[in-house]
Amino acid sequence: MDPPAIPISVYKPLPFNPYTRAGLPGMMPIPESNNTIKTTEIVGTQIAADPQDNRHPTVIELSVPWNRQNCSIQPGFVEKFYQSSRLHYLSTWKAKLRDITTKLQKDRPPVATTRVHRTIMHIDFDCFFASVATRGKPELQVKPIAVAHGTGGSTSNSEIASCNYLARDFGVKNGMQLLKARTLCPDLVVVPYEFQQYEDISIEFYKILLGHADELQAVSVDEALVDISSKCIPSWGARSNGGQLSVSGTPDADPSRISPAAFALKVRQEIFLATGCHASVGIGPNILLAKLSTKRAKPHGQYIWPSPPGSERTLEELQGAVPDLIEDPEDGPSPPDSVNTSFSQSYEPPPVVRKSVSRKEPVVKDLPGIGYKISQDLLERLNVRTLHQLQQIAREQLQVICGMKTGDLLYNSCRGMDETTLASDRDKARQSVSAEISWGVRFENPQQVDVFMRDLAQEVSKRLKEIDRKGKSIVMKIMKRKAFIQGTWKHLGHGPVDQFARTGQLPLYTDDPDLIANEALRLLNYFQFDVLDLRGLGIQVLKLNNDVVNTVSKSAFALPMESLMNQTTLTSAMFQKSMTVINPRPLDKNEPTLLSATAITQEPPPPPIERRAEPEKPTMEIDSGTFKELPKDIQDELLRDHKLVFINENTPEVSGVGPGVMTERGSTAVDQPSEQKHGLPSWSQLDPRDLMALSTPIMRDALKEYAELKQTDRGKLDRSVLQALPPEIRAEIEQEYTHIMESHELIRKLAQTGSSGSGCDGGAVANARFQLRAPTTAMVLSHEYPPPPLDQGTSRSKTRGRGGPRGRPRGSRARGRGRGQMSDHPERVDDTRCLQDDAHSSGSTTTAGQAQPKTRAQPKEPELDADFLAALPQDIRAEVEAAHRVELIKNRRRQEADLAAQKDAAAASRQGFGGGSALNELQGPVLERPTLMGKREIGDLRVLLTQWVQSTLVEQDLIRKKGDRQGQVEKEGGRGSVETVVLDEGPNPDDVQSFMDFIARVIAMERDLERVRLMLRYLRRRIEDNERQVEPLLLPVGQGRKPAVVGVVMSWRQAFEWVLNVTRQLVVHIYGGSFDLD
DNA sequence: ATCCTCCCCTAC
DNA sequence: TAAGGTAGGGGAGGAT
Ligand SMILES: Nc1ccn([C@H]2C[C@H](O)[C@@H](COP(=O)(O)OP(=O)(O)OP(=O)(O)O)O2)c(=O)n1
Ligand SMILES: [Mg+2]
Repeated sequence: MDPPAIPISVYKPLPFNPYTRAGLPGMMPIPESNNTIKTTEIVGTQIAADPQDNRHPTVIELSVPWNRQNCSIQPGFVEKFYQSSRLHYLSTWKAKLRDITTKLQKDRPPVATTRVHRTIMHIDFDCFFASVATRGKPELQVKPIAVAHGTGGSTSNSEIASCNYLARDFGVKNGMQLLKARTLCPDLVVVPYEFQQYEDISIEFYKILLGHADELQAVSVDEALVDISSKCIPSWGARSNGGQLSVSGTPDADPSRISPAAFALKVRQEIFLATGCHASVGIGPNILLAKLSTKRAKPHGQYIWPSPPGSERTLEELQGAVPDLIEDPEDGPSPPDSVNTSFSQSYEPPPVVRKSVSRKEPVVKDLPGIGYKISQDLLERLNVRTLHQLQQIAREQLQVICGMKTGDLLYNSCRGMDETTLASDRDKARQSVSAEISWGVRFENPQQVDVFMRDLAQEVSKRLKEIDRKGKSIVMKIMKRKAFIQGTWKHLGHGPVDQFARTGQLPLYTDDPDLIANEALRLLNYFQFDVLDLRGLGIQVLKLNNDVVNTVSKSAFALPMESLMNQTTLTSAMFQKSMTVINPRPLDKNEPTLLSATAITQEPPPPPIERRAEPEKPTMEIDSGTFKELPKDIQDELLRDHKLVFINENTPEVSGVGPGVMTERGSTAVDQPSEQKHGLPSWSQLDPRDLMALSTPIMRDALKEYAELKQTDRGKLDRSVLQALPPEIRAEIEQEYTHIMESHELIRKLAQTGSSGSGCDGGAVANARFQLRAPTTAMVLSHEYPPPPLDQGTSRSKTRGRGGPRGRPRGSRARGRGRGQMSDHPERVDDTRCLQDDAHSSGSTTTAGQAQPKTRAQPKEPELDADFLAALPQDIRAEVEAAHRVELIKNRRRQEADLAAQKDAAAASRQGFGGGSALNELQGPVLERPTLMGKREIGDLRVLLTQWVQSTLVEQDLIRKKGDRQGQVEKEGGRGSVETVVLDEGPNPDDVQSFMDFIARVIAMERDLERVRLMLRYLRRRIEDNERQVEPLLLPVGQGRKPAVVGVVMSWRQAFEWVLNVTRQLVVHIYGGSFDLD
């Protein structure tokens, strides 16, 4: 498909930049609008503000040398980026810590399972990066500081990773951009990252925690959840006090149990001594309350949740604010276990912690798992902002608005209830591995994209190898610049984008960078985006193999964590390099110390919140399922005007009562005919390629018709519509739709002229920017039959008594047109084919390049080896040649390849060749399922292979020369003892060829390399079986002098090598990746 | 009902 | 100058 036509209008000067709409009247710059909405923090460079400058914004950006230097077109960009990305480090550390702590705990039976009453500690460094920066620097500790890139000039607008609490008092926040922060806090001191330090300190942190844990869950580099049930005196026993219930209570109780407060203090102290950084601790009866406690403890403190989940006291705690004026009185109500203040004397806080100690009224967003979106939904639709308000809402109502689970989460969380266990993610293996970059992504041409994607694939491959796993499925993630939206955003950032993703299957479990890159490029190419519009690219690998080598459980009895710690397993396993010793600066004696009581103790119960009676609304009972079906605006209207009571009309239809009012089937049945009324096939039956074949205006109309059909409530396109669309069309629709939403008629018209608003640079140039598509595959069917697999003319077929399995595998060639016809070759045996010969060096010339070391795929100009080609069945050979001809092997569209393969296969089977290939009878686009002797079940194939290999063993009477152990054995006629020995005649080359045909089809059509690997491995084992049965000294020298003795034309080992090598080459040509058996 | 696939959302 | 990554929970819609 051609790139979108260039609109006529490009040939006239436009009064505005068609890419950005700069110069159009009445256009407000639209601020950054991606997922993490921080619109208030957008400060940045104006892009393409000059209405005279009609160049594409990317072209403008790349005309600045510094940008060229630092963006994705620069070699080595990927590596450089990852070295500097804090978020990347955060993710990496988290994954590693999870791995390690999971492994460390796997062998160990849980200290106590299914405990009813738990004690959970949440611990988190205060302003971690910032703390590390000020560690041992008292002069910095009294200033507001922030950790960010670009510490040099005052013009820097990088993001703040972490700022200390002094800075926070100015309103500065983590994640805020520097320019904004400086307006809030002009004296902000910006300090650089120290990634290595964060790592080292984290190790110390975890070592200490593991020494105190019944169970530990790594949350992040500076944060962990620790089950300390056995270490602490139970504090929230609902109705039981600890002593009574030893069964449901806490087994394995450490006799030295202490109060949670004392425990927290001890841990904090240890951590400070080891790291020089302060961590805050929250302790509660579940994860939720522990986390909420930490929030209250910060900075530099601890908080023990005072009451059980769901209790009246907890509900009040969750509502309460602490006004600024109320300094915590010493004699305020203490938590159940009051703080052991004697500990605190030896634990000295930094000179200044922060200025204020107030606590704002807790809001919905404070709950873990509730972020911007849900919080916003609740505000808009239920007018709920605070936890207090949330507590008034019925569970069903929350579920209707936020979904079942999220509704439950909200309902339970605002009451302090949470049953989540720490152990739960113990046994969960990683599900996916990905690498994605959406900063600095700017391209001018497809070649640069290619290089970048290969780097990304390399990165993913590296990460897979690190955890010793392989994947079978990949997702290509793309961010594409939203057209026509001008605005300001961070330097070289992605700006406003649409996101796209497409899934593809890898042909086998793999971590091969070439396979991954090729598939990813194919998926990317499918979108046909202008490379100038690319803003982010990512590769995710999933469906990871599960044969993870589980750590063997070492001993029957449990090793305590403490002793595991002594092995420094954590250190070495987590970070390859040896740990640098941390020397926390001892506190100066004369440093001011300030042990604020507020930091450690808590906290008066908040004044009872006044519950205003809501103005009376009419009550309405409504089934929650019904409510959910209503359009959003109707829902909101009901919510606004009525007091809704949700009921569950279970639609039980116990006795198959009459037609339900609104059964599911009913609604489907309504959908279906309504589509047929329009004379349109259903979406699921629609082939995107058919759509693409339509001329553009017709296509557009058809799509609109579909879109309107499936449009649900106002303002929202049905997801299934979009999902069913070919991506490039989808992009177009989404974009156009955006404009409809914006109600800008002019823009709308413009949008209809091209899919990405491109076309200003002139057609020829623009063309080069689109990734090329493979030409429609017209496969050449007229090819000579491939030459013999063995060297020219020396191989032969020979009918043998037991040669080949019953009904030996036979391709078309054996039936008359192939070499199999050549029955009268001289019976000559080539000694070089003996088993003991180095088949690699002297073997047949057909297998050129056999046993080469595994080579990287050559993406650019793969050589087409004539002999290799000759080994392939005709149709596959055609495919390989076609692919090579376009020199786009790495970018081939698999869809088309599949199509072509099927077409060819169909043609092939019609013509009566193809080694038993048969199209699956299933309808729709289905992959070719090749067969061997009519079999394709793996079990059947194994039987077949076994029979085949065993069938070439023959018994032979031989005379062994006495005393000649190593020498040759003469067959018959020699002097010495007569023995019956087993010989292996080796396979019939025709059969080998047939087998190769089959394998090639599995590779090229079924595209299942895992299957290939299984079969080849099985074959190899059978061959090894044979070798074990053959008289060890009897190497098949193949001196077939007598008619009775069969000359060995080709040994099994040679045949196998040959098949393997052809396979490898085929894989390189089709997938561009390597293939190994093991 | 329950699965799968394609998203969006959240957290650090 | 700047480095907006990444894994997993879960909802919506379709297939089974
Ligand atoms: N938007 C963010 C949030 C966090 N981080 C990094 C820097 C933080 O120091 C570290 C830990 O995150 P926290 O949420 O724990 O924040 P802090 O530790 O900085 O502050 P505190 O925990 O005291 O609130 O993660 C980041 O780079 N960008
Ligand atoms: Mg922290």
